[in-house]
Amino acid sequence: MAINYDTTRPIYEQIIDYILKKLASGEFSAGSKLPSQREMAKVLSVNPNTVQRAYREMEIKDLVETRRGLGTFVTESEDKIEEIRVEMAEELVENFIEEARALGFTEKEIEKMLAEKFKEFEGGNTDGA
Amino acid sequence: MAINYDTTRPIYEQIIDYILKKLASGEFSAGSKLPSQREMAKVLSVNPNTVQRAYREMEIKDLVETRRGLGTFVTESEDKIEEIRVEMAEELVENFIEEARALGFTEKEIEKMLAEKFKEFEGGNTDGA
Amino acid sequence: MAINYDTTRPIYEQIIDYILKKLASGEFSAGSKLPSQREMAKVLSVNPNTVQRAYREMEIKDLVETRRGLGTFVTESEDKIEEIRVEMAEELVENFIEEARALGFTEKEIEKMLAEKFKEFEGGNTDGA
Amino acid sequence: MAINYDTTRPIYEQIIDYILKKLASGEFSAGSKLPSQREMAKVLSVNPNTVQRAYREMEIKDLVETRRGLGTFVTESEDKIEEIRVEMAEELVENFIEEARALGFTEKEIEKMLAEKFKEFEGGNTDGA
DNA sequence: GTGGTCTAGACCACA
DNA sequence: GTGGTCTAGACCACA
Repeated sequence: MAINYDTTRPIYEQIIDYILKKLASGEFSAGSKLPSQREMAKVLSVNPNTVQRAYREMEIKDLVETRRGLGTFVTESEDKIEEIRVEMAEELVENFIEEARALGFTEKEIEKMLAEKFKEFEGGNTDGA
Repeated sequence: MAINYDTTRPIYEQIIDYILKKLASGEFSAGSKLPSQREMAKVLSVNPNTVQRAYREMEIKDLVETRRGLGTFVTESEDKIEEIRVEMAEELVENFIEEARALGFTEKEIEKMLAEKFKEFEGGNTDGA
Repeated sequence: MAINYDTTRPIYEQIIDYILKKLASGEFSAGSKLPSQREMAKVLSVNPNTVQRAYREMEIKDLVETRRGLGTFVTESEDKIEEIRVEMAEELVENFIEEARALGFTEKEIEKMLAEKFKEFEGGNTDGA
Repeated sequence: MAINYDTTRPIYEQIIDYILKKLASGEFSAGSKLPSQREMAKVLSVNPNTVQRAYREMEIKDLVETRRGLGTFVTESEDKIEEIRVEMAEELVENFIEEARALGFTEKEIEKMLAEKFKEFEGGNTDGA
């Protein structure tokens, strides 16, 4: 479950992204406890100090709260989490459009490709009517 | 103009991706000459042997043709290039859908976000009517 | 057990020929393990990278299969091996005819020489009835 | 027209083979003048001394005769040349049988392959009746 | 131990 | 100058 680190961005930023994804997807829910810094460091094969830096940055933005002796907890604010989720979605969509355009596709074509891919997935859908 | 290498995939594969993007986008057009192995190596700050490996793999797949003493050239086949472009688009769309779903968005929401983002871009469009 | 390299063809191609002969003759049988790259390099007194190149070219042609950490194995396909054997035989016969003709021999004479040589061998045969 | 030298045999021996082939094939006919040592050295890209050694060895076997100031000449004896031709043919046939057997073919199969190949060649024959 | 990747650098063949 | 081959040797991933 290691991060595929790239060499152009600080690792602690990549760790933040990694955690934000889990917040946005609901894997880490509001108010729940994050893995300890040491545990996270072990899982990601990085130095605990690097994890601490990531946790601290997130605390500054009120995304998590650390309670000495207890651990680090996801914010109780559902709004805050929803905010992150929307931000990440925006970024995702922007990147997608940018890359699709770089490949020379028009808006129409992009929408068409997306619709087709959805249909494909529906065919092989495993989760419901 | 360096590649932002990640550490989980061979550099020569990342170089191939880098070049395929340029093929698909038309930056490297059918029949045109690629930068020489040495030049590409300098630009990307990698060893010429690593570039050669990338070029050779692409040659095996008939994407480029090397002519000793002359250089390495993009295939003349527009079809081959279109094929790459479509493949890359498919992969792009699949990844996008996968990540959007990981963030908990439904098909409807994804399409809506996309449509909104397009509108935004149209407002700031620099090449439109 | 060194290869008698000639200077006009890449060593890795000569290594491939060397191995193909052993495949065709059954010395390396279907599914069996080839000597490791390092061992083969030592035996042939070449660099391991050169052996690897030979092995990789053979893998691309589905003649061998490499399993990381385990070694390189001859294809399981008897058909594939038979195919090689036939190809090599064809080439052998063609070269023989070509050289015999270069010496000014006719088809009749060639066949006669062959028949005589077989008789000779039969006389000194060690495994015959 | 360079020789594809291998590294396991003296170059002068390889030059002798090269010349014997031309004798046997009639390209160098009985009594005719061989290229001068200097010319041969230039053609083969070797040192003239190496050519001289080859010529000398052939002279010892009465295959050629050197006449000071005139050059080196092929023996006048047709018998001698025929003898070489037969020797080379024997060696050729023996090598062929040996290699075919190494590929696992029986006498019957070898003769069959040869016959088939002759038929093939007849089809595409350019000098036939 | 096995194969995989990469660097550094030499020398060659072709133009 | 361009690609092709090869050596030497490092370090990694998998078993």
